[in-house]
Amino acid sequence: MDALIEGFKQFIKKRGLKYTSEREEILREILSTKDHFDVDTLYLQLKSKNSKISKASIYRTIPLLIEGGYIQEVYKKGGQSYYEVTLNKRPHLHFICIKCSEVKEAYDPRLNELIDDLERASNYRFLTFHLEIFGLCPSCREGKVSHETQ
Amino acid sequence: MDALIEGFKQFIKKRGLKYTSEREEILREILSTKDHFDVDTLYLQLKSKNSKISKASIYRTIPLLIEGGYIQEVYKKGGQSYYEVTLNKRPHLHFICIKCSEVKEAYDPRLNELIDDLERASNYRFLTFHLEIFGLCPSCREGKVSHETQ
DNA sequence: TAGAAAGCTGAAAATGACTTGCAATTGAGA
DNA sequence: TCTCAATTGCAAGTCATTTTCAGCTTTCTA
Repeated sequence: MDALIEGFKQFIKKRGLKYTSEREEILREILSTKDHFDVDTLYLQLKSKNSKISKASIYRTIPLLIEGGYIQEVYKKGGQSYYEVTLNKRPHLHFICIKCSEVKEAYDPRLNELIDDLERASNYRFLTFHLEIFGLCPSCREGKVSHETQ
Repeated sequence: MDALIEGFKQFIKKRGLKYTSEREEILREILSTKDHFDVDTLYLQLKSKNSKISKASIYRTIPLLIEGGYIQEVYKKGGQSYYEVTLNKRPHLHFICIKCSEVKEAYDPRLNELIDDLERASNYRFLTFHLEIFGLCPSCREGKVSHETQ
């Protein structure tokens, strides 16, 4: 993990930015988080460790971490963004129930292949992606009608 | 298109809701829109046609149109949702440049196959999905470094 | 290694998309 | 036509995120 932190330091410096304790602290906290996180949760986590870091700083650091490839936004729920650490794995897809808001993750290797192919075939640099599927979960799906005409 | 409107009317009635001129007007305006749209644009479009429809009504109608399968949210940019008409085609993917905010569409049949497979293999009812890829477009990609350690 | 310039930070105010409360209006069944 | 619940527009409210700003670090230079 320290190599990662060191890499982040280099990344920050290369961009002509200052390497501050806040930025490092935020990254460390994120790296210690196993699951998805949102800004609020991260803020409270830091606060509970007596950190004085403000939400503003978290909001300001997140784009850097994304551009550096350390984290990715994985989905949005209720107008709020959720992130996770980018490890070796490519991110997965998220199913979100529009009724009960349940979020369920899934992996499918074909998605990763597809994304990789698309990147290779393009002149773009892919940093992160999300596949969000909205619909009704098994327990919410009854009583639904669609608009099949005729 | 009238069959669609008629279908929408049935859809609304089946749900015990009232079929109002506002709801129809909103759907008609959306159907006449070729491209992606957001609430603000739609509102201004309606306004320019001397419609008195408020933004609140648009915001209240959109979830209905989504549940009915008439439109889908296709991506978010700058905290704003963008929608488009659901025709026969399954939606495509969107590439969004994190620097210049350019949005580019792409189609890949493999994505549709994948989504269809996932739906068949699950107990979920898929209503809409988005695949958003964030990164750097060709003209913005220079000067970038990643954090490959060693 | 002091001093300064440029970046950062926290706190608070601002923003902006979206939602909600409310009084007036309208659709739809009786 | 009557009646009542659903709907509408407007204005006020929410809430995540962004910005402002004054004070504080980091880093560069002499």
